[in-house]
Amino acid sequence: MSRQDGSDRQVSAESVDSSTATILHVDLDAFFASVELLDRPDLVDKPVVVSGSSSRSVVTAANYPARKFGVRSAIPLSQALRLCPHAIVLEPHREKYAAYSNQVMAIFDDMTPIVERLGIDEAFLDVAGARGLLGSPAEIGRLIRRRVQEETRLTCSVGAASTKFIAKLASGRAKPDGLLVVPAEETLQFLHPLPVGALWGVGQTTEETLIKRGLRTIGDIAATPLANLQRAVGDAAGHKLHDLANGIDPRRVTPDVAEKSIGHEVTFEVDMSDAELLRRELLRQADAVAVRLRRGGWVARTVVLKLRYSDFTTITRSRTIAEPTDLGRRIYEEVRGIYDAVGAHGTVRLIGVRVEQLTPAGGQAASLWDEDETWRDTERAVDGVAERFGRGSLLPASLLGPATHLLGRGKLGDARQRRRSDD
DNA sequence: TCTGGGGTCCTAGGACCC
DNA sequence: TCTGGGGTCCTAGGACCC
Repeated sequence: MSRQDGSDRQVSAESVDSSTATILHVDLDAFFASVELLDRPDLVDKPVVVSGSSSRSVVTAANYPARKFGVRSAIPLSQALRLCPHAIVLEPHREKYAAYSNQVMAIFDDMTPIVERLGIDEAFLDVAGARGLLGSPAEIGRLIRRRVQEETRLTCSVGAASTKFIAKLASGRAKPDGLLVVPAEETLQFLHPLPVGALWGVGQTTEETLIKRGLRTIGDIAATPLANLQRAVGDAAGHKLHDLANGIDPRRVTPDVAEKSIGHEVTFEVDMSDAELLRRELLRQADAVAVRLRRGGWVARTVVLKLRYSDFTTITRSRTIAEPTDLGRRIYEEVRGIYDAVGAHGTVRLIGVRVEQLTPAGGQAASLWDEDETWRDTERAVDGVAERFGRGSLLPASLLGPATHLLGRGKLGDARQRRRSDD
């Protein structure tokens, strides 16, 4: 295996045969922080943290100078500032990240049609079929790194291997701003010395369970009989860990994986006990969820309420409804019913709404004059106008077609107000 | 230390059906 | 009367990932 980084001071990957390493994992370096620093070049050598400003915020991203102080993603901002008191805290700008993300993903799409996005700043690419046109996986990796740098001024790291898991480990090893190729025949010697925590699916809890049994390295896991592993961590997890530790990872790179659930949640700066305000928040979230359902062309059958109390105990309560919906008022009606049934005990730290069991909308063509369907048409029309003319724009009645009749009944006004509150 | 917000997958028990 | 087995759906919680 061979590593190459931005300054080319490491061994060149030139000599390594990467022909078997046809899966690439590409990961943008300290993505949110790097995007913010494009506008603040004066701060590049200073420790910078991207985070909300609430006392309960956690670190969303930290640049490398900040990481030297032990600052990591997901630690509380208060802790980060204790570790690194002179860190500079910047507010996140998610629309900007989405735009850069799209730009980078478009570069990936130029390499191969088989691109699987993983969140906003990572992707797997299957480049087996691109070798004829673009060269070896290592060459494609270098091409990607060059184009990302030239077109966005961001740096990324690339891992190339014969499976997803090894490719992902390799990009992590290459960071920041590097490329690492792990040929198929070197997989096990790369893998086995690593700690068990490096396995995909092993977090803090599982790591402790494994270490308690004397399993410290991935090599130890590979040498443990499957049945023992399954007794320790469960059937599915045991099987997966055993395979991964032996270099077996049959998952293909799959573009366009359909979403399975959509949700919103919020943690209050100060715990909340006012039931009326909590219901209002549920209404806001139900509407936001419904807008995303309609945009995606989905209807949902299961509605989930999530509550986290002051002592951090968290409960979820769900209901499955007979008629799938994409309407905010229907989702709210259900989640409010659940909330009222739970009986608000104690003060609430977090509240959230999620919908599951998504199916494509539009299967059932109900009568236009059916009350619910009319609502749906109205909301669709409002969404459509908002899409074309921007949020909060006035709605020309002529654009609404069959829904216009509602004007006289005041419903359109309601819908428009609800749209505004979405933002 | 005092814990975000977006998700996925797995487990386990009970209901229900054949 | 003391007791099957499998499949599927629903619900709740938890681990994990980015």
